[in-house]
Amino acid sequence: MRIATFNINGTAARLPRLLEWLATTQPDVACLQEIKTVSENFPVEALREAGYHCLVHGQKGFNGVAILSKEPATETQRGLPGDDADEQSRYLEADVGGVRVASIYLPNGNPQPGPKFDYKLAWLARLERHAAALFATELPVVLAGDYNVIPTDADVFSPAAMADDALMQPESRAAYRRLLYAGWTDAIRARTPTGPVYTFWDYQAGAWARNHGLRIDHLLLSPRAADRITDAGVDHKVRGAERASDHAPAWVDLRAA
DNA sequence: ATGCCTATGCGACATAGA
Repeated sequence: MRIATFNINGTAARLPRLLEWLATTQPDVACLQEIKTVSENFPVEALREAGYHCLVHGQKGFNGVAILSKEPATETQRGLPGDDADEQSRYLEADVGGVRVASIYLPNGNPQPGPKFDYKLAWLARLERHAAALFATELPVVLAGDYNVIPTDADVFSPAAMADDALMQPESRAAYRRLLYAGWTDAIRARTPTGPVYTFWDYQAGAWARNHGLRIDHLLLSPRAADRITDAGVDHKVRGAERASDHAPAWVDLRAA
């Protein structure tokens, strides 16, 4: 069973690339971020023809997450608990194939310091609380998405160039690290413990051509899911296509339960 | 020091991204 996460950076602009990637790699579940459209305008018909069911938590213009799946999925949570005033569409969760899967689009947090960074840290705190509740269920759980956190200096082309960025502030990293300490497994690092495994390359300054990348898209697995990892990786080639997203898909393969 | 690109929207620039 392959579970993937892909920040597509706009549905209207990216649908051809999304369909190509699905046809080529055939993930069983695809968690999408930055769909940048209201749910009503999400191309469920084109995706149905491609073999996928859709759960969509959209928003006009920005943000927005979705879960595509070959088998029908049962929604378990829409929006991250912990702040009823939070209107941003950044969290969607469902049961599919016996696994609890979340599609996460964590706030970027720039510029920092400031209100956007405060929102990011508050969102991370809410995620920690919700993750703890999921962990306690002892279900196989995969928290997949764009975390907008560079976990360590090994996950960025130049720590110095990004030193003041919200993605690698100590507070952002500490929150991510607490998830690992709590027992969640970073699937990419479980398979590739050292060296760069980037998932994002900026559109600017020739970042892709220079391999100036970041690792910010992650799959965090509960013990019951982590026990089943057979492989994990990044579909780098997707980033090199015409009119590509600035993110590449990341994925984990789980053996049958 | 700044912007480099890209996507979206009641578009003709502003905002957001990371």
